[in-house]
Amino acid sequence: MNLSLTEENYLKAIYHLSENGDKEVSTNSIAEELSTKAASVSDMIRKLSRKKVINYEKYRGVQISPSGEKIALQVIRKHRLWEVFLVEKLDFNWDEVHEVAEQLEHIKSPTLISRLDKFLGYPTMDPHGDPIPNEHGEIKINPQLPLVEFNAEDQGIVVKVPDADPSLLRHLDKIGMRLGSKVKVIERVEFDNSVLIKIDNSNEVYLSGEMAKNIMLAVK
Amino acid sequence: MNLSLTEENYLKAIYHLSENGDKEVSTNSIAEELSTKAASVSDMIRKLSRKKVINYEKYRGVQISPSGEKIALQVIRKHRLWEVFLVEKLDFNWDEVHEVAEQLEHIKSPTLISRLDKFLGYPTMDPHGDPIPNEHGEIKINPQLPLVEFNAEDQGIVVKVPDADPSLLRHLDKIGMRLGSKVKVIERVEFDNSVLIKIDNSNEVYLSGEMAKNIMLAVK
DNA sequence: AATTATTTTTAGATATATCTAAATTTATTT
DNA sequence: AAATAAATTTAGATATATCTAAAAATAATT
Repeated sequence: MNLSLTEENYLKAIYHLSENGDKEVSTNSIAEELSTKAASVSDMIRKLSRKKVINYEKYRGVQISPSGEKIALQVIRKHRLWEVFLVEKLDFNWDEVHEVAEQLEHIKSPTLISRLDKFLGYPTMDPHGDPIPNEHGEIKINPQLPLVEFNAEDQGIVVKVPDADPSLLRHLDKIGMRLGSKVKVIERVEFDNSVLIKIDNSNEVYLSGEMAKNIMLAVK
Repeated sequence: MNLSLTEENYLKAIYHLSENGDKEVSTNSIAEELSTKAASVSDMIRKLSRKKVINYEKYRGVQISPSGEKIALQVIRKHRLWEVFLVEKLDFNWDEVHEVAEQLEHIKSPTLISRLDKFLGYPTMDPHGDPIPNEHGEIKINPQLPLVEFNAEDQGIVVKVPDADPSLLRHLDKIGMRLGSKVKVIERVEFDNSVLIKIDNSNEVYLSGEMAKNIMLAVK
């Protein structure tokens, strides 16, 4: 099935909206997600329904179909693999990749993505800690743990930091840790639960147990 | 100036057509280059003319403008950098890259290309031997001669093969000829302009005049 | 120079994706 | 249950990019 860029974006939006919460997705919520108007959504979902990638009854909302979900997952797979590429190979920051990946995810090539996947070492997680679907569209959700529970040699990607505490955020910024940073534990200090970590394969820093308690990381 | 994918492709076509031969480009030649109809070209060149990226007088053909040339060269730069990436990093064969690069060249990002350039080590030539324009759109051209014009004993290095013809590229790959290959003419057959050549000091192969016409070599 | 052929342009259609405004259906209040 | 509010759909327009067929301009030939 060859969908247009726009159709792919609608499917992706519908997939994301049905992911968290109900399976039935409303016209308005799609419109909001895509920054467009409900009338445009009405037109498009009629079209997607004809193509059998969603199930749709007038005034009754939309549900993604198995074939639609498969397509959505492939687009998401491409998006996240490109994000890994941009961060790992081209030194993009975590917060700069989204817009570019939004474009790259629509590149159509039977071989490009499998080779990119191989080139990147078959990553299972994107720079935001989100799981990367495999070529069959299967997702393995990566568990999230606070840094304080890590042992030596464990590594993960920073996915969550309490945003209510400026002094913590300032410190993390100073030591070069941000969302998306790859963190590897070098050493655990039993006495006070502090940890020696390596951030993004470069600088080594000590963090107190109190800080380590507040930093969530996604692990494989 | 933000041009659509289609507008960029028109500019690129006009640039390529004015590159080899006259500066004035005809409506029909553009239509042929883009596998579209003259009527569509007429519409589009009026639009490009309004945007000042080409100079155009009704019934008098088209000339690319300085700002248009700048845009075309940036698209070409992106195309060729992506080709280098596909071949060098993702192990694509040089006959597989064109179609994908045609898509990748339209990705819009202020930083993506400069970082890709750096990642690739600032290459000056794509996998077909075509020069890669620098960020200012400057090109350094290599002196080139088609194989068909070689005489016995002449030798050179393969620097360019048309990247739009997979069947030719596949054949050359099969006989072990690639960019950088050293080619020496053993014998010229006057009858049909075919040549017996020695590739990289090892295998001897006959090539038709038609093929020899399309293979450019650098000579000392 | 007049005729014919070729090239180019215009006129009018089609398909995609979008919008506003109006109509319709469903949901919520009173 | 009727009235009101909210959500959704339809009708009709607009913009892009394309096409065929016809008209107009230019080029080539007699």
